Amino acid sequence: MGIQGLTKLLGDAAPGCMKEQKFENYFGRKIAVDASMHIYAFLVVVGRQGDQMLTSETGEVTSHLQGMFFRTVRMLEAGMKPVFVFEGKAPELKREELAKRSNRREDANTELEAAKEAGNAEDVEKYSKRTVRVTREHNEECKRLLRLMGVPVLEAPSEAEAQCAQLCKDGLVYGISTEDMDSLTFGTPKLIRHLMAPSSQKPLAMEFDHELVLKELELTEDQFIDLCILCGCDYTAKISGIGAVRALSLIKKHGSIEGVLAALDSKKYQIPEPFPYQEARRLFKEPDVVKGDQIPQLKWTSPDTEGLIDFLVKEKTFAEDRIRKAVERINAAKGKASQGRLESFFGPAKVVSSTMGKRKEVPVAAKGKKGSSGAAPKKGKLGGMGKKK
DNA sequence: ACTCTGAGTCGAGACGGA
DNA sequence: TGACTCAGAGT
DNA sequence: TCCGTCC
Repeated sequence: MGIQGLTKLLGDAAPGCMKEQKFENYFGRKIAVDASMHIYAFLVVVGRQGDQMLTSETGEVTSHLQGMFFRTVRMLEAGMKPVFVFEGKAPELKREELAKRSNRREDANTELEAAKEAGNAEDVEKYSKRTVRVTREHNEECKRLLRLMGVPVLEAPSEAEAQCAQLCKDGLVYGISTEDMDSLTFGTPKLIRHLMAPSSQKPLAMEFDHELVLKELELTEDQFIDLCILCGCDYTAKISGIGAVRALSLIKKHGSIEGVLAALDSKKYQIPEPFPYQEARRLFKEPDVVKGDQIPQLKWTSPDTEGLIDFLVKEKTFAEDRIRKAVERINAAKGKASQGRLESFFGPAKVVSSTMGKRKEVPVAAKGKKGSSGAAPKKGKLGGMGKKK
């Protein structure tokens, strides 16, 4: 669920923390990705006709592999270095939320049966999407696929978004690509939305900068976490009648959830019972993650062509020439990527180095005030090099 | 006037040939 | 499952 | 760019 209303709040109250970015600007950059979210989306949408999905000869679903394979190829081709982070065990506080989702799936299942019975194709489509669940097998198959592609895979002890944020804090990735705003609550220095939207479509990638979020909202990090909890997060119920706007002004006025609760008119606003906001705060502030030198080294290697053929073609009945062509694209991109890094090394100082340690990667272009947008700044261009081969 | 809610809707991938 | 809209009610 | 297909 993320943080309710946070995107809109930031757009209104902290527009300077968001910056549009072109797809090409991620050339050469390391990007952390929550794998489970992607797998889920692929299962919902890839190759779906009614309640049918893509399957191998033996009837096993392959939608997640189709989606994951070609998306990863796209990322590599764009010169990105993705690291996929897999979800671990959910924290206790999230169990209730997860149970709700599970119940909703149950309901969708019965609706689905009814729709099939009635022969209502539209409803079959609708409800079958809601029954989608990412299984251990989906996850394992995607890990196997990614390893064959030469892309690093990381197992999070708990929340994937928290682990992604930690990678970014440790300087191991430039940013994290997600649609889930609670990564910001976990403190990722940089969050990238709509990274995968094709350039033909309108929405450019949008970067959120954590430091600027705090600066523009004039909050400390602790206060920002409290704000997110009040807005509504996965870990606690929210106070009915308090949305993002009121939450912000309350936190500003009273400094913390404790202060807000002490000052709230309990006749107007009902505090949920229980309201484990302290535990939620702890989960955001000190989530269960692997950090620092405990993190295994992230390595991007050449794809294992024959391994991919064995897996995707022999086991999962993918078309061999499609796979081979895609692998070639990856290899071509690898060549360009190393050349690109070299050029950026000698090139104009504008170009960002993605090595760890340094922060403050992007020169925050002109403090854009109100809405604006008016085309991305587009500074030093990279990737314009020609020839090669 | 502003804010929040709840019900409704929609669309969510990527490729490649026409 | 979110994001966006629109109604309506509360502050 | 649209639209059928990927498995």
